[in-house]
Amino acid sequence: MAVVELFRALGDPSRLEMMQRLSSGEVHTINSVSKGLDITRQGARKHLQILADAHLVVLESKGRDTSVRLERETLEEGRAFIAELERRWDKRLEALRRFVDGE
Amino acid sequence: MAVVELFRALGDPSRLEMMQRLSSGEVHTINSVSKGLDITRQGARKHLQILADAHLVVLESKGRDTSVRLERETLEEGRAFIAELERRWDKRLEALRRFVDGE
DNA sequence: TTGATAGGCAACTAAAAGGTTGCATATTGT
DNA sequence: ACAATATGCAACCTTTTAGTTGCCTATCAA
Repeated sequence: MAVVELFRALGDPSRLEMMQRLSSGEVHTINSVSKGLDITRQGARKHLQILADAHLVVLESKGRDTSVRLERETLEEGRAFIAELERRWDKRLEALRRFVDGE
Repeated sequence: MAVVELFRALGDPSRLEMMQRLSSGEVHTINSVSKGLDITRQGARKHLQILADAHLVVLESKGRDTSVRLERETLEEGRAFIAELERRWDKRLEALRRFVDGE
């Protein structure tokens, strides 16, 4: 299930911070998205690869540097998955309520 | 940031399966939510603890067995976090579009 | 009361994750 | 041309995670 990888990718402070940076602010490169994260450039690069493997970001090489772009559709998938869990839960509670209230 | 733990907890196939089971179907116990997961009971129990630590489920001891209940509010937090990322991204794109179109 | 059921706790192992260092390469600005 | 910048790749280390086995306790039902 691809959504597992998506959630796993989001489940790390450095990567979540990167996602927040990417969502707003300027156009980002590997460098700009990695600065000040309290880990080395190579460490940050690994995190970016994990985000890319989960299709949460897209890396695009442009001359000397590589741009990093957030992939909105994948976020959407994650959000939809959670929404579906909530929807089913609500339905389940509703059914229970009807049962308790007497058919 | 608590949302990191939440995503991390969701980022595992066994745990995600458990969440799906919990969202629908009957009332669940540790046993019922753990059966047929291709791991031992103790393995499943560890996963449940991780979900509980992330406040995604609540464990409640009742006599011989322990009920497992999904915690909707935490799901909501995760969904809201993703929604906020998307919102910021959309705003960013909109600003870029206005700039390209000439102020 | 006794067997089956539901569960807890701890020690252990294998694999994955997070992070580092070292070194090499391409591109850009001066 | 040269230094600085932006990046890549690989080896390595340490900690965490996922999962196991073994054993013990409490509760329920016959």
